[in-house]
Amino acid sequence: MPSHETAPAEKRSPGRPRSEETRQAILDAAVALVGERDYRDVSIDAIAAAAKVGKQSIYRWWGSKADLVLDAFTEHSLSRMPPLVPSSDAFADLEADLQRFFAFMRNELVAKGVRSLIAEAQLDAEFRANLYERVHHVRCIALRRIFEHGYKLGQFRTDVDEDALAHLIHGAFWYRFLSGTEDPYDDAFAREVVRLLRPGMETSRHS
Amino acid sequence: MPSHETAPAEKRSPGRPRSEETRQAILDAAVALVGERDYRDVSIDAIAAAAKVGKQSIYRWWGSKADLVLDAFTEHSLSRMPPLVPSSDAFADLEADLQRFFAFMRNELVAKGVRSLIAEAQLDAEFRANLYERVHHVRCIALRRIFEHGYKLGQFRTDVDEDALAHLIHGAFWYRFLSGTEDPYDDAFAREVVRLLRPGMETSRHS
Amino acid sequence: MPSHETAPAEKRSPGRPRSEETRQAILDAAVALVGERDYRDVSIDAIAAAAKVGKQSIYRWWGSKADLVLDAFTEHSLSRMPPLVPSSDAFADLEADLQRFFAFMRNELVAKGVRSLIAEAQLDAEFRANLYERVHHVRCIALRRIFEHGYKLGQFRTDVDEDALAHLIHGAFWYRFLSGTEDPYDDAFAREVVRLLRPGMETSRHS
Amino acid sequence: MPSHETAPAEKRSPGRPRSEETRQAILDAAVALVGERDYRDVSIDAIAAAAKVGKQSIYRWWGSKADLVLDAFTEHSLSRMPPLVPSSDAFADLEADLQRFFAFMRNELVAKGVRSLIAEAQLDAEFRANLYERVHHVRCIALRRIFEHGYKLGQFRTDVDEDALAHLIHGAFWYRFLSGTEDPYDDAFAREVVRLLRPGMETSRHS
DNA sequence: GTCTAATCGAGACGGTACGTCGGGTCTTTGA
DNA sequence: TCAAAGACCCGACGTACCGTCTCGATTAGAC
Repeated sequence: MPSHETAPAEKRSPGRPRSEETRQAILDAAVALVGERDYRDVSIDAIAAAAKVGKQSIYRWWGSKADLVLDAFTEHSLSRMPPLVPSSDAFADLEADLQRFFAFMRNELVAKGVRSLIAEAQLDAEFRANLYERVHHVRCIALRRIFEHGYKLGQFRTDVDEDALAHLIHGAFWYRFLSGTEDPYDDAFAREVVRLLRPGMETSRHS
Repeated sequence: MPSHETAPAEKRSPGRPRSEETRQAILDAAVALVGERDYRDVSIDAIAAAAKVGKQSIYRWWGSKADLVLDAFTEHSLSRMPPLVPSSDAFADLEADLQRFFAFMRNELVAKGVRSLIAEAQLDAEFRANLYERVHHVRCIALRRIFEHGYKLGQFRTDVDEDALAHLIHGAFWYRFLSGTEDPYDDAFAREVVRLLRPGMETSRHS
Repeated sequence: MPSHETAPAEKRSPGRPRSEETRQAILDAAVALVGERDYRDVSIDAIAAAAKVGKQSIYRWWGSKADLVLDAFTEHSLSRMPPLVPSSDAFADLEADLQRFFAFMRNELVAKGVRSLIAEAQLDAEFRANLYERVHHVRCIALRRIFEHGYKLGQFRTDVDEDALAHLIHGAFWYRFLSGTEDPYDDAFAREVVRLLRPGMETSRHS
Repeated sequence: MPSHETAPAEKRSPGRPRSEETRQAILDAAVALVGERDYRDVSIDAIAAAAKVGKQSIYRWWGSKADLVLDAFTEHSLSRMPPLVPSSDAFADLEADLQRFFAFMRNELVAKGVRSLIAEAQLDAEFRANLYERVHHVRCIALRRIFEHGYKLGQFRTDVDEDALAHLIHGAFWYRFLSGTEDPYDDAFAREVVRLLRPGMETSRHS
């Protein structure tokens, strides 16, 4: 249950309005606690206590700890990645975008939050769909924008399965992030991913 | 506390020996319960009850629910994928291997078990390492065997980053499996993945 | 905290005056809810909802659920017992008064309300005093009036401890009402009580 | 739900047996807490904490706070009143018995416990029946024994309604105890009660 | 006709306790 | 020593009420 939005018609419902202060305190406490201990050891009780808030004020607006943490990390960091400005080389753009994303995920707090969300998503199909919309889909759109740019520049072939390609690219990252391998998701890895995929993506040069 | 007997072979500790029946009953109950409800709703108590076993008989041999479920699914299915017999076309082998793996994971029970394990792994770094060894690493070895075969056949370039390539290939699957996207991990997807990567992998034909 | 009464000097305070409709709706809802479920399960929230009233409108005028229910039952029934008209036989009057009182308390709704108030009184000394004034004291006055009448008629000895006697008479009822015994508080019981006490109360006949 | 009794057949059920230490700690904590604060403010949580016991160990053996407190006070005090030894004057015995009972109930801790139980009984018909059996009925038996003695001595008339008489006698006490009146339940009151009832109870002297 | 003041319905708020569930340990009897 | 049974301590769960608080809206007398 994402936080309610007031109708665009600006109609105020009766009764005491929701406290923005309380909302922020809860989100902040959630991020802080996920940062300082295992996600599983972060209880709703603890979040409420840390935020100096009644438990009901959490349950009133979020359906589960996962929903809350998703909102918390979305506001805290996930929505903070600024869009890429395209250059004259779409392959360079792709590599740069991946490197920025990898760097972003190398932040320990962010990584911990995202891991928790992925875990939750595996245990709850509905939440998995929410998470896709809020996290994975956003990244897909970013890639797609680069693809479009590549088409315009004539660098990218137009007969590839865009979805498969996007999943291949992202999958490289998520595999390293989630599997437990010790291989890093760093700039070199981004470069390698692009290097491996480039021959399959680019328009033939001698035409 | 090993016994003080000198003979390294045939070491029998004193007391009643472990009951194989009990062990199997526990593993079977674990698989059955994970199949019929959410992993989170499978309690140790429930497993013990379903297996008609005391709780202590679980805690004596496994450190956590995750360890138990990992053992349970390893015996039940994960170790059941027979090895690929190589053909004269390494790319075809690669595609076939992926298709077999995808098909394997399309089994609902297996998928549910693996999802649970992945979830657990995100919340516990130690278990993540265990899971890597038992699941991901096994698949990497399979891929690597195909790579070797491709080198021998002269189909595969030898100057690629093998790890990056393997992670790219597997990542494609795991992304679709874990992210919540509705795009399937079917035969066509396996074909598309190979098609996209082939130009970056194969030795140039006119040399 | 009983409901505020405007000063007798007809001083009107400024601002919106108290709504009599609201007051009645609350009292009615209280009686209705106590009738249809256990007193403990009647929450202030529920009363407010049933009366279509804000919770504050209850807390503004009553200090607690007990105070409210006491007011509610006082208006609903407790103040509805008409006074006894004395006859020429004070013992007959006494018996009649008891029978009327017993009959009154045999009403299920009244019984439920009174039980709730007695319960509350045991847990709160202050409320116990209030309840004494509003319920028990009223009955004592009724008895005392009969005693006076008996003195005038020369039927009652004047050297008895009036308080002890009144408590003995009432106690008989309250014991049966409160203790959980299945013996009824009916007309026969009233007759029996008077029969047992009469020898100790009446003036000796041969003097 | 009163504490389970082991079957008379001395068959031991399997599993860890109930801990007598734990049982006592809970009962002691219950009495202590009821003594030191309002019954309503004694939470099950607090009892568990004071007894250094898990909440479940309370809920496993008692169905409600009331059941627990009833057991606690029964063991602590209610069953501690030694039986009266009859003398040659049944009226004196009656007075003495009442005085002992009144004195017993004048103990502040006992009074607080009993008040709580009476309150609970008013709100729960089932508990009311339990309480009758455990508290009121016991007292009735005591009175009845005195009555029997009085019959044998030829002091008591045999044509009175024993139940009505017993309820009248006890009612006198309970009225003063429960109603909130400030009149005490002391030795003088016991004497007065007997004095008032004696003429209605005793056999005529000149027959 | 504003202005002041108290009321009203509505409902969010910080709290406390509830009764249940599950985790992991301990203590029995019996094999 | 292992096993089944089940009681134990612990702590989190999600819910229900408590009594308080803030809203906009209403309703009077005072200015």
